[in-house]
Amino acid sequence: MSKVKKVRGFQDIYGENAKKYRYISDVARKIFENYNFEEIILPYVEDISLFKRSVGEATDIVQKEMYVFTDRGGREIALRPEGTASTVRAYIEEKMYAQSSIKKLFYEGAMFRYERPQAGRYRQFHQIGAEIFGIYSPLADAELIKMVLDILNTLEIPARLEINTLGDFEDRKSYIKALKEFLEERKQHLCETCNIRIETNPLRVLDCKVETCKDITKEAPLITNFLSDESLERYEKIKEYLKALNVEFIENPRLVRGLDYYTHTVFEFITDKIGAQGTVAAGGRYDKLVEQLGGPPTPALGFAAGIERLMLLLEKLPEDKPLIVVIPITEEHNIEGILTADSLRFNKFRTELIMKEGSLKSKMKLANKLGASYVVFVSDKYELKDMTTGTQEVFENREDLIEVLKIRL
RNA sequence: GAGGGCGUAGCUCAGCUGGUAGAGCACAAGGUUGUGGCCCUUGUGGUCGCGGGUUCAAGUCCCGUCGCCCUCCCCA
Repeated sequence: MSKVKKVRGFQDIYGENAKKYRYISDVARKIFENYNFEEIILPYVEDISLFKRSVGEATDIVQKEMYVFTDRGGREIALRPEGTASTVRAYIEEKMYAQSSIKKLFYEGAMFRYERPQAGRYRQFHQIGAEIFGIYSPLADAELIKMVLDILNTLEIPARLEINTLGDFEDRKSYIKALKEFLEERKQHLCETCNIRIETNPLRVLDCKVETCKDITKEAPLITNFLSDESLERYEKIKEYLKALNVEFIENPRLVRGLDYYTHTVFEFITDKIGAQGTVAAGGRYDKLVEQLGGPPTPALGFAAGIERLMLLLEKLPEDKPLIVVIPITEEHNIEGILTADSLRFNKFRTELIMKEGSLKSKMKLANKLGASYVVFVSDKYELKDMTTGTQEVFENREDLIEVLKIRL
């Protein structure tokens, strides 16, 4: 019988990796709470039209990366490829705009994209993300970016911040028009995909990695020249706030992001340490999306970070709580052993009771293997052995043993 | 969607020009009577990814197939 294996692009996260995952998640949560965000737990499936209307019909995500299926009721369902669309949908559907003028939400969980897996890329991957609804002020942009930076800093993961602005919808429209014209004229020198992009997603050409395309787009018109005074001012303010917060950033006028819904600010935190998948967290503003999906006009912005990519970069993990291993010397001391383990746990010590058969030596080997800080030998007395020094002390009753451990640990 | 690498013990791998498998680590037991980490001894463990072909004989050659990893595209 052949072994059952996990599906391509999916992974079991266990052991050290599970610790990293949990740690990243915990750090992010604490920081979200500091910034007064509330959690939203979203469904993993949505009506497929949600992503077509938000992420964009022409994007790679929608065109070739979505897990789509028809359920038994004949509905067209998609496993969510990202979190913003669902959050916006929930914001509208649950009428959160009626609760207060602003709403700050965070989420965590699996996303699904059908791509060729490689380092830092999986078909099921996990993101933490946050969205702010109802604030147009550039303060929100600066605060969101600072929040992401707080997370990265706490995790001690260095990444450079790149920012850009795409202007509002009008700015963007006229810029795209000019850009299209520029690209049309140089069509024959652009790569194949960029030729398609001219129609589907002209901004993306700016981000192309092909050398000849890069050379051409060096000359391309810049968004900056198409920004309204207001958009420009917004952008300047954000930079001012970031500077005040001591946040270092690089302006990258080519940074456009792949999703359709962005307006004004876009940003990415990038590292060079994990190859091509260097973007570790990214986000931006999407002031028209809520309206587009049927809600009231609501300015909004958000970001998402890839947990797996953060895991690749995470070097430090907080130390585990010290482990106490309880060894009943012989079978006659099993009851005393389990009671000892029980009261140690009651006192919040991380405790392992050795239950295997065999020589005391083999049990000690196991205790050592498990990483015991202390071993308690249970017989007609209690012997506490410090595993780093090898010293041992004797106690007549459990209470004394526990009192001493409370002081030590 | 395009390209490259790899599949031999639980893990990391060795196995030259074909002669039916090996190391290190890990695991188990032991090195005296109730005590780990180092060292020593012994032991468990392999359909050599799968299927077919060539051959007296294939882990080793040929074909196919599956799987994994990586790069590009794109994205977190």
